[in-house]
Amino acid sequence: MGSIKGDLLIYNSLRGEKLVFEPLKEGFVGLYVCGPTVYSNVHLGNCRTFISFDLVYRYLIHLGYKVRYVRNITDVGHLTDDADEGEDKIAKKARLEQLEPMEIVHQYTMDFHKVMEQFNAISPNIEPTATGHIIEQIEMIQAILDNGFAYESNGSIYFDVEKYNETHPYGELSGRKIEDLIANTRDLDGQDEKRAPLDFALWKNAQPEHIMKWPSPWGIGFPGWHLECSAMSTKYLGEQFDIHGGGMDLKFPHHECEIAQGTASNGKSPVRYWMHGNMLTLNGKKMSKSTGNSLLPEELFSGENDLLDKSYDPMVVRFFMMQAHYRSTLDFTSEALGAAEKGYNKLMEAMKSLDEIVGGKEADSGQVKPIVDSFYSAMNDDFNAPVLLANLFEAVKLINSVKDGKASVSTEDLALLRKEMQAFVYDVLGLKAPGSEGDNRINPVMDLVLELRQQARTKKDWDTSDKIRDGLAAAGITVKDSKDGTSWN
RNA sequence: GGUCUCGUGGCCGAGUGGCUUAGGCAACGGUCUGCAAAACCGUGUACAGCGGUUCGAAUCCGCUCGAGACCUCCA
Repeated sequence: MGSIKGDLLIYNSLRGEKLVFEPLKEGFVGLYVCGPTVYSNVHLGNCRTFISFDLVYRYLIHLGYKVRYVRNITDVGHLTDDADEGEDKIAKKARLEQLEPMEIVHQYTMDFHKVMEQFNAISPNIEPTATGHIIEQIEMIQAILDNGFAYESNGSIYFDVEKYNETHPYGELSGRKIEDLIANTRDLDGQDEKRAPLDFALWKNAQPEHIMKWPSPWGIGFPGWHLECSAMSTKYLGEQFDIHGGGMDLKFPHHECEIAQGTASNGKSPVRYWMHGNMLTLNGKKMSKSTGNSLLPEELFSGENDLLDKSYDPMVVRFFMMQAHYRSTLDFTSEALGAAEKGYNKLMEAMKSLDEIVGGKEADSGQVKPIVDSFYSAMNDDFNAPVLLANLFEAVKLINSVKDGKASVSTEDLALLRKEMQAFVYDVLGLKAPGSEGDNRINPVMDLVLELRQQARTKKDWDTSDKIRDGLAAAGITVKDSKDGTSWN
């Protein structure tokens, strides 16, 4: 893109280093992110990854790229565990609740969309489902079979990892050696169909009682765990595309298998830049549905969880996440979230002030340009949102000084600052003012209340004015007096 | 057990060879205010431990301790 803003560096997990981002096609980016398995409500840890890649998506757009962002919905597959060989999470859940599998899928997909909207995450351009792409998956399996990298066994198809490894390095993404993998593979039940323990299923033969199943050249069955992402990314982004994102925990085996499947089916390594978001931890451990160590977004927004002392706006949670780099683990505590809330409020107050302050007539003082440049250098360094925020707070300091009449900026500088700050705070970080809806009726009421308080203050009737202030504070409304009048939020 | 990552001041969290004492929150002093709040100015506290490389290391190497991730569904 030859950007005047400098090169964008992306940490490529495949290479283990930051590299200058060069898209396959000038000006265009293909972005694929592994989406959720919709068998339960997404928890906050899931959300972090999607919010991280929402940031990536937003910044690429800001740089002027035309991005096709694909994020799948996994609505079939993913065996629960080895004891339940042959049963997938969605089918199991359906049986438990006496629901149709698609009913489960729909319910939790709706929940996922709602949560993403609350977090102000932009919807992907395409959100394909695994069940909607059975044909593509069957075609891909056939191609892998034709190329000799898979074999049939009892109506199931397995990927032949050792055969693949003869010509391509299996384990290059996760930094594993196949000998180590073989040495460390556990003895699991129901492995007799496989030639080798490392082999993974591309297609599984379905037992009669299995709920979700489809016809295939190899009999009735269902697609394997890792295949859907390969089939859908290939369909919508091509055999090779720019960026593939996902959580760190998917690196092995899921993404390793994707590389193998893509390469085995069409001879090309499917992804140019692999990006992995790190985990959100709770009590120092990875948030996880299965261990119960997780928080639901809804619990945060309502405050209904023993770990929380109050409720938090989704934007505060988003800000909290933006304060950490996407490749670092982030530990969730109520205390840290409370601190984030204050920082977020400070930033949003400054954004309001930015609209109100006026520039002076003096010449360009040169103080704004370096700040704006620092926004770009932060984000160009592998989407370093925490540094961006630090730089934004430099701008906040300047804005507040101007507001207090202790500094001044030229009209031109102010216009530049407005444009770039709004772009980075709203468009790139995806933040917005909290609770901006539903104020239509309270505004006139507040105007009246504050007018009465002002009258009391004029008469030096502090008892009355403080009673109003304390009463409003109890209702969660903070009153702020300044030379220009009284404001509230 | 194997592979890998991390350990930064009261808290969260950037930085990766020599002034960034990043930033946010909290704390302290001051300005402003009827008093607050907000804002502004100023201040302090740090790189797990030990050893090594180097003119110089939080940053590189080794060891110790601690935490975590993956190896099995997972964002």
